[in-house]
Amino acid sequence: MLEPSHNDELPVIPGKRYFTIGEVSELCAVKPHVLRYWEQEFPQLKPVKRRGNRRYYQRQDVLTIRQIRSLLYDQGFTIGGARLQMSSENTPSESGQLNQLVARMIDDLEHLLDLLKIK
Amino acid sequence: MLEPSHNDELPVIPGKRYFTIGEVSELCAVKPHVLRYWEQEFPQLKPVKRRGNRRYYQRQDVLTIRQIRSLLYDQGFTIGGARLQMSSENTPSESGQLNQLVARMIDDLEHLLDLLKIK
DNA sequence: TGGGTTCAAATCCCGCCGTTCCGACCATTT
DNA sequence: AAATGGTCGGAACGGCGGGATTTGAACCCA
Repeated sequence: MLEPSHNDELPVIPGKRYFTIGEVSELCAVKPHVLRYWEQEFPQLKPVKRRGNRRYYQRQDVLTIRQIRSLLYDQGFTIGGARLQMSSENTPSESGQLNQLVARMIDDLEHLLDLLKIK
Repeated sequence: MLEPSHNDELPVIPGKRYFTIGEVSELCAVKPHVLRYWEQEFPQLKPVKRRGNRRYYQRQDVLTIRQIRSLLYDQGFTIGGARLQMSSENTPSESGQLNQLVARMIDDLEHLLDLLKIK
């Protein structure tokens, strides 16, 4: 019956750069083997691979996974539908108001980031 | 693989009041037994029934079915997800996607704020 | 060096979403 | 009214999408 497994209540993502599959699994409440499976299904999910083909996920990957998770477990998309959503997601317009707001926030944050880096 | 079966190209709905299940089946490109099945899954789908429990669909029902069809076959929802969409359709605000994203951004930012304060 | 983690790939499995079958009923044509 | 064809509900059946499990080896950190 599609039980909204509240994506909101997932832990805060620690402030580090790389995460192992086990860590991501906990951060997103998704089993490692499912993460590997999703990797086949969603082209945008491409963790860096290093020594011995191990996956190293970055913050952005974690966010991507949480979003996929939300589409599948909360909103009730099939994998195909979720893929559609993910790929058509960055089409601009599409509710211009909010998009503009978000865009401006991002600009502001990047400016802040610059300031912080200088220090 | 989610084959966009173009809902657009369905026939125009004739200007009459009632339709049999067979007619609706053609108008929506959905087999009769599937229509009966969907009736169990979507509470808003309730054609009038008369002598011998025969279904008589009205224009509104046909539109509803086309919408369900689109959610399932074009947009890639599961039945549960489609039901969710159908029922939450008229709740204003709640553009779930963006709202969740913003909520998550706020979480992250607050966490960052904590880190900065400590320093 | 030993226990935990990860890997790719094969195989297994459950439940969603229909599909098929059924005898009975109904509607329309001749 | 007989014939033809659509419709009825219910139960049994089925494919396959979406994981889950298993395997055996490689790797990592202590």
